[in-house]
Amino acid sequence: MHTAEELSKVLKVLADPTRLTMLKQMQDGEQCACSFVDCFDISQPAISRHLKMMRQAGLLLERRDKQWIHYRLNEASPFYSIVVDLLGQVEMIDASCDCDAECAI
Amino acid sequence: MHTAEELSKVLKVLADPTRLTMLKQMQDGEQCACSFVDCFDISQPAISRHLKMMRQAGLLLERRDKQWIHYRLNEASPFYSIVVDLLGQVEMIDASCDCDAECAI
DNA sequence: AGGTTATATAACGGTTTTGTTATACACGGA
DNA sequence: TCCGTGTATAACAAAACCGTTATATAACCT
Repeated sequence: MHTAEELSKVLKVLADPTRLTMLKQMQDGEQCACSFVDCFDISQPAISRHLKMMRQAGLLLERRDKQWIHYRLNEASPFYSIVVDLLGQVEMIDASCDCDAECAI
Repeated sequence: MHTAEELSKVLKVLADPTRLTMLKQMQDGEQCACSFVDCFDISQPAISRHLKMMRQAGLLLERRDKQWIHYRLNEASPFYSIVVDLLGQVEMIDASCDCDAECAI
């Protein structure tokens, strides 16, 4: 149970097609930040800021491996079930564009 | 099932504490616009624009009765179940401030 | 018709969002 | 230590958001 203020803050984070798609991809497992840079037609700094916003909202966890940073959904977030429910309503367009095997932007 | 673009547009409409609270109140039944003006510490034009935004997103239906306009949730909206689910996560703060019996701003 | 009430629209301003480019930081390898 | 790769931050600009006040429109009532 959340206040309207709390929920609206999280919804603001979710209310972006790029971020929704990123989250959807993370449902398939951990994603390297560089894979997002590959996937979307926006700059690397833009991707970085989308990730930061979701991290600050408590929706993501990160794991550093050498120079790569891998992001995943934070299942302990109080909003995790809401995120999962919403992502269940999202259809994926371009299926896969991960570069996890060999990260090289 | 919706595209990320479609869903993000609706989430943008939902991502506001005033609008979330208005929607929550409409779950209790039709609400006269003037009751919202009573409830919130924002101007009447601001209320009017919030309502317009939700109407344009297909989330609301309106019914005119004399000079009063009553708004209610649009159960036929493709996003209705999402709205209901989200509202289920919202706790109401100030219980009731309706003026439906005698509308007089 | 004229006045009152309810709602909507117009015009404006401050803040937030979201992209960009340029630059800094972190890490690994020759 | 220097260079390349991956990621983050800074500074900026355009657009959207959300409030305000002023004004218009719609409906009711005498």
